[in-house]
Amino acid sequence: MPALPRPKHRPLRRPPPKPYHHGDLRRVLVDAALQLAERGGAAAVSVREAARRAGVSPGAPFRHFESRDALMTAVAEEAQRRFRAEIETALSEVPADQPLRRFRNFGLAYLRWAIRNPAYFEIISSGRYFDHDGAGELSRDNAELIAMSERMLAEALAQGALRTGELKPVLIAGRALVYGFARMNIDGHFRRWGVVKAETERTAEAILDLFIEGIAKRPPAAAG
Amino acid sequence: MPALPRPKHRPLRRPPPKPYHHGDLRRVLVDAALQLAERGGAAAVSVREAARRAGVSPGAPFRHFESRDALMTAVAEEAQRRFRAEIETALSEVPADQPLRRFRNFGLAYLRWAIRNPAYFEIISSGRYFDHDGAGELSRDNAELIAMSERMLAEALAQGALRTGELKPVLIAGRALVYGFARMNIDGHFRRWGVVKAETERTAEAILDLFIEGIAKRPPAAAG
DNA sequence: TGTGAATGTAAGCACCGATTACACTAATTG
DNA sequence: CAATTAGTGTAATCGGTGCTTACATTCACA
Repeated sequence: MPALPRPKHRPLRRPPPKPYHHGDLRRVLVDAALQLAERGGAAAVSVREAARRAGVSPGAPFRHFESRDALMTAVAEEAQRRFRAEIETALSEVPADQPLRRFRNFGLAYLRWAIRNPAYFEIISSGRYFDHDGAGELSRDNAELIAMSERMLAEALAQGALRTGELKPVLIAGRALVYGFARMNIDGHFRRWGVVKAETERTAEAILDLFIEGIAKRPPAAAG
Repeated sequence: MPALPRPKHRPLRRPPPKPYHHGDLRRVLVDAALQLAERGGAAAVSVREAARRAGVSPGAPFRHFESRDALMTAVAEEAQRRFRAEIETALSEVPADQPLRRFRNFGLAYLRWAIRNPAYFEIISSGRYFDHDGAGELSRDNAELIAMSERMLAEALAQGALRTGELKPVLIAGRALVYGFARMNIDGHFRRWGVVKAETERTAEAILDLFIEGIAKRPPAAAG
């Protein structure tokens, strides 16, 4: 049965149930947007629904985000922050003089994060929210991560650990491999033969190792 | 493209400026949807705009497609048809007893087609239009293409041309690599350092060769 | 204490997907 | 050759969306 309409008189000396000012609307909207993305993909995020969940009028979000894209950009920034933190934690576990092992940890952290945070990853990777006004930081941060991976492989090459002289194809192939796997996971290419997350992560590790074995110099034992 | 000024199927004396029946609305709608996708990505496709371009009322398309997704599925089917034709042409150029060369041609045709038909590829790959009612054929066709690539690599393995015993990681890595590159192209990861299509295709070829070299058995000269 | 900036609401715009009732045409059939 | 019927278009309408404008309320600070 429907709840009886409450008396309109404000409760005496009690904090009004709905203060005019929300207090932390921006934060709540970003969180709501993420929740919506987790449920139905980035395309299912709507400003109005986020406002609804925040218990606020449909126009209110536009005080904090000039457009839906701006909201999504904020989500992407939050995602990028967490992503980068995860990557740096993973890299801190390997000494700097082992570039190939660092590269492996980098890739593994990338894949794991993408698998465990598909909504975040979708929003980051779609690339739609990098070209807007406030997204300069996002692009720069992303470029830094790429540059880090480039440095690792350059060092590995300098140490003679790679079997190729040309670095550029290796870099792009590495990015494509890892990005492709993460996106296949998001785009439902694995749903068909129902994969659990743990198994997906093991597969991710396997293809990463395959790639590294492919670009690394073979153990000299075989070379006589 | 040459605009269709008027439908030709009413060869009566004076074709009225707007015959009540369009004649080939379904086809025109699919074409319009593709055009829209080419302009602003798959998300920019709207049934109403397609109807507008077909010179027809907003409700008309729903006589041919029960939903927007159904329209997109039709586009995906058309895309899949063309994609598969291209692949099979490419495969017909290599004899069946050279599985690794066939695999290379497969990958190359895949990448080239994805680069030259980004809108089609986005719609196919998004995976959103595979689970609907009429999409059984689409899924099946796609599964067949995957099975083909699997057979090629299995043959290569049987011939002793691969350096790994485990096929599954190689298969997934190959798919991820190629899919990842194609999607990076679509998602704008290459736009930043402005790449021409021809250059993109050369890069695609390079990473494909890198991958094949990585999984293939090294020439025994080095192992002696 | 007063005043402007910040941040909410209310109302309304255009566009969208989708449905329904109705109009017109083409094809089948008696 | 009519007459019916199935197919395909229009018109009007609904609820949802992004976004804007005008107005209301509250906060922060001079």
